[in-house]
Order: sequence, then C-alpha cells, then structure tokens
Amino acid sequence: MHAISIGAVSRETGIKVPTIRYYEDIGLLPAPDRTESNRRTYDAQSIQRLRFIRHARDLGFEVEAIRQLLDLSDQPDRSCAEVDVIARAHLSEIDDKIARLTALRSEVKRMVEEGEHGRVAQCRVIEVLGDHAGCLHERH
Amino acid sequence: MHAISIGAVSRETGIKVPTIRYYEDIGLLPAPDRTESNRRTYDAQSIQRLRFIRHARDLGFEVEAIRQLLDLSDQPDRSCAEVDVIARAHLSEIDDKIARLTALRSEVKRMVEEGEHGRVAQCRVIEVLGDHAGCLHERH
DNA sequence: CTTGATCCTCTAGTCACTGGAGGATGTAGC
DNA sequence: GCTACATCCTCCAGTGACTAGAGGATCAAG
Repeated sequence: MHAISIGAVSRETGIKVPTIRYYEDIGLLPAPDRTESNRRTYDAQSIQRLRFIRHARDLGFEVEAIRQLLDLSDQPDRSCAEVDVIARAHLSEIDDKIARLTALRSEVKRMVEEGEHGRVAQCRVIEVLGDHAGCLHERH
Repeated sequence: MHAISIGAVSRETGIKVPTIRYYEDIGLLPAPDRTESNRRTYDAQSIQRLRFIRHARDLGFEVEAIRQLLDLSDQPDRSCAEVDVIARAHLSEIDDKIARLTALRSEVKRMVEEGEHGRVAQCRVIEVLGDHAGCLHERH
C-alpha cells in the first residue's frame, strides 16, 4: 500500500488539487493520513472514490445526493428500509435523466445525420425536452 | 398571444423569478417586451426555452453548452460544417452521460431488488463508475 | 547544496444561482 | 375611490461548488 501524493491523485482522477482538499473539507472524502511533514497520503481507494464523485457531479448530481450514495456504499448493511427509500429516490432521478438525455440525443443525432446529406432543415432540441417530465417532482 | 408575467412563467417552469432575470442578464433568454409600467411580458415560447434550459442544466450541461444548443436552434440554417462540429461534440458528451447513468442505474437497481428479499449484501455504486470513460477527454 | 516542483494553509475570486431591501404597480374587496 | 396585499422592479449581498493565488515549508534531482 504505497502512499500516493495529492498531486498524483489529481493527475490520476482529473480533479484539481484544491478541489480534492475542498472535498475533504466538506466531508465527501475522509481526511487521509499525513506524512511527518504533514503531507496528505492517499491510496487506491481514495482515487476510486474521487472518480465516483467526479462522474456523479458531471452527471448533475448535487453534493448532497453524492453524499447519500457514498454513505450507502460505506455502510451497506444498514436497515433495508432506509437503503430502499434512498436508492429508490435516486433510481427514479436517474431514470428521468436517462430519458431526457435519450430524447436530446436522438434530436442532436438527427441533426448530425441530416447535415451529412444536405442541409439541416430545422433544430428541435428545445421541443424535445418539452415538459413531459419536469412538473412531476419539485426541485429541491 | 396574451402576455404572461414573470411570476406565471416561474410557476409554469419551476424556475425561480430571480433566476429567470439572471438568464436574461447572461443572454440565455432574450430580453422580453415590457408593459408601460416596465414589467416583463413573456409568451409560450419563452416558457419552452426556459424548460429546455432547466432540463439541460439539470443534466449537467454548462451554460456555455446550453448557449450553443440554443444557438443551433435559433439559426438552424447555418453552415453544415459548423452545426456538425458542435452537434457531434455534444452527441458524444450525451452518449458518455447516458453510459455512465446506465451503469449507475443498474447498480442502484440491484440494491433495491436485493433489499426486497433480505439484506443488501454490498453496494458497488462507486466501482460502477470506475473510470472506463473519464480520462478520454479533458475537463475544461 | 542549490534549484524547481510540490506541498501546506489561508484568503479571495468565479460561476450559477438565490434571497432580501426598498420602492413602484396591479388587483380584489369594501 | 381607497385600502390591503400580492407581484413587479432594480440593485446588492449571500450560497454552493469549486478555482486560483500569496506566502511559506519540504522534497528530489543534479
């Protein structure tokens, strides 16, 4: 288990050094061990956790949602009911996101393909995300 | 085409009033007409545009990406080459997002289902977003 | 043993909102 | 017409999630 410096973790994950320290501050990433000279030392697991955080943020999940998902992962043997409520909520959030991305995808794809043989007649990216979802659940 | 107040638009879209004004400030939403008493008046199209912005933000697209998508929609008869470059870039971003969401979805789903008959053995939400994508494209 | 990269903490700036103060305007009931 | 209360306006300050820089210590190569 050789120790990994914060800079190496940053290169490995694509997350900037100050951001890694920030995640530690807000408690998304446990405070790592330090060397005698006070430098943070990480292991492979920290890298995996940070990669998860990065992907989840990139997918539009808020820090609070990520914290919940990480908690599920940290203590998987909690009460089923609790896990179930949290997991189900995220599941439907994820399903919504997939549905909307798929709709957007097919419209953008159509444009690319039309462009291949002639001109793009029109762009309906706006229409495609209309509102069929949206109004069902409150926002925060 | 009856005029819609900013408050009505806010209720309709779920976007808060100050946020609507903010989108106008940064040029995502064109400045609407005003009444004699200086109040903003919107139409159905504004609502659709705002809904698009909301969904896109919720899916993790940055304002700049949304601006590009809206521009495609505003001037669809531009040079094919230009549309193609932009649309293709967004298409692969969208595909990445869908792939990662799908992976996350199946893991969260597994947890819900395991919870239904017994205990959740373990949670692998972190592992599932490992890194198979991620390192391919720089981040900003 | 110097030089340059990397680390530390701390503070301040950015992006995308969000909320509040202070004041004008619209609308519903008397 | 008059009061009451919601809604609008502008402007400015605060929040969440980073991001960058100052000032200084430490490490690793030559």
